[in-house]
Amino acid sequence: MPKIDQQKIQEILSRGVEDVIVGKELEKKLVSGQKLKIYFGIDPTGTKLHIGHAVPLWKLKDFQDLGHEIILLIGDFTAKIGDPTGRDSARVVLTDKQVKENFKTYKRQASKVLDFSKVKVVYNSKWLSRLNFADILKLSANFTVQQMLTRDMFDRRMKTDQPISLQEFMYPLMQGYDSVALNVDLEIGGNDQMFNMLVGRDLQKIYNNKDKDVLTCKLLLGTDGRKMSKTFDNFIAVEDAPENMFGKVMSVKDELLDHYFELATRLSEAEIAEIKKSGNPRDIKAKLAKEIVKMYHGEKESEKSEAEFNKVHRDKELPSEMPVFEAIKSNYFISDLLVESKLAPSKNEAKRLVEGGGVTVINKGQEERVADWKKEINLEDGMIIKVGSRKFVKIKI
RNA sequence: GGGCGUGUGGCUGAGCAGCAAAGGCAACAGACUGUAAAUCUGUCGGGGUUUCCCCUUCGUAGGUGCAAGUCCUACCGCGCCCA
Repeated sequence: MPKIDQQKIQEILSRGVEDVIVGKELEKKLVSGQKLKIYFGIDPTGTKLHIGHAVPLWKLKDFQDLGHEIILLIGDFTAKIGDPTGRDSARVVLTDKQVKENFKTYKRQASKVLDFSKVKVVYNSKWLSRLNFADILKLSANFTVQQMLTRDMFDRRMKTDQPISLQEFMYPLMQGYDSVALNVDLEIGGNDQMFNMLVGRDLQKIYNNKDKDVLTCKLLLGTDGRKMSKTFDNFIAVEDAPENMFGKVMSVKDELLDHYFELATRLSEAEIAEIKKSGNPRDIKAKLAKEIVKMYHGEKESEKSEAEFNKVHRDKELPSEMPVFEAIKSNYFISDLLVESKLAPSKNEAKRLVEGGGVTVINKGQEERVADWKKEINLEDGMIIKVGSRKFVKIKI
C-alpha cells in the first residue's frame, strides 16, 4: 500500500461526491491502511460511455491508485432475463456472446480512465442464476412494499400513474444480493443508484454481518443543464473525436462551468481558481474544454482541437481536414449535391437549408452564398461546400 | 371478472369527421456575439415538372362515410377504480 495521505483521502471523499454512508466509518477504514474491496456495477448494454459515466470511474481510479482492490461487476443476469423497463421498448434479451461483446465495448471506453490490468471483473449471473424461489422469498422478506416504494423512481411513478413492473420492483433485491455475494467494503455509484446500493448494504449486514459503505457520486449535468442523456443529445462521449469533444464542451451553458470543473476534470481547487481568474467565460470554457480533451485524448490532441476550433469558429477559416466528395459528373443541382455528399439527409432538408441561407460554395477563396435551391453548380476540383458553420465537404473530380 | 380511461411525429403533448396534424423540448439554419453560451428570427415526414402536385404517417386489423387521428367493431399494450 502507498503511504496514507490524510488530505488526499479527504479530497477523494468529497470531490464530486454527493454522499457517503457512513462517512466516518469509511474514513477510518481508509486511514487504517487496510486494503479494501471496492465494487462498481454496470449494465452490459454496450452503450456509449459519456463523461458523466466517467465520474464514478475516476473515483474508482482514485481508490485504485491508493492500492485498493477494484471489482467491476457486470450485470449480465438481468440483461439475459430481459428488463421490461420502459413502456414499449421491451429490451432485447442479450446472449452470452453479446454480453461479452458489450463488455469489450465498455472496457475499451473505460480504459481511458481505469487500468484494467488491476481490475477484477465478475458477472452476477454466477450467483443470481442459482437462487431458487425459496431463496428469493427469503430475500424479499427483509423488506416491505412500503420501503421499496420510498425509492424516488417508484414514488414518482405511483404518483403519476405510470407502470411499475413487478420485475423492476425486484431489481433492488437482485442488485442488493450482489453485495452479499461479493462481501465488499465499499460500493461506488452514481447518486441515482443510492437506493439500490443501500438495499445491498442492508442485505450484506443481514447475511454476512459486515458493513458495506456506500459512496455516491454527483451526477454530471448535460451541456444544456438537464440530465445528461442520450435522449436529450446533450452528452459528451468519452470516445468523441477531440475536435468534437472540444466543441461540445464549448456548448456547455456558462452557468455550468463550476459544475463541470468539479465533476469533469481532476484539476485541484487552486488550479481551478487560477483559471477562473483568467477572464471571460469564453476563455475559461476553452480551458475547460482543453483540459477535458486532454483527459481522454492526451495533451497533443487537446492542443490541436483547440487550435482547430479557433480556426473554424473564431477566425471563420476552413478546417484543416474535411470529408471529400468524389463527383461523378461535372454539374449538380445544389439540392442533389447536398444529399449525395451527405450534407443534408433529404432533398426537402437541402432545400430548406438553401432557403435559410445556410449553404455556401467556396471556390478559390471566393465565397458565394447559394440563394436558389434550384441552382445548378458547375463543380471544380477543390471546390468546398459549406453548410452552417461546421459542416464542410471538399469536391474532388 | 366488471366499470372507466388511454395509446399521436426524436421526446412531450393538443386534436371539432375535411391537417402533414396546435403548443413545449430537442434538432437544424440565419442574425448577433465572447463560443457549437445567451438572446432574437426562421425551418422542422418524404418526393416532384415546386406560389402547385403526389406519397407515407396518429397501437394493430377490419368497417361506416365523398372524406377518419377524429365514428363503429375486434384485437394488443398500459393506467385507475370495483370485485
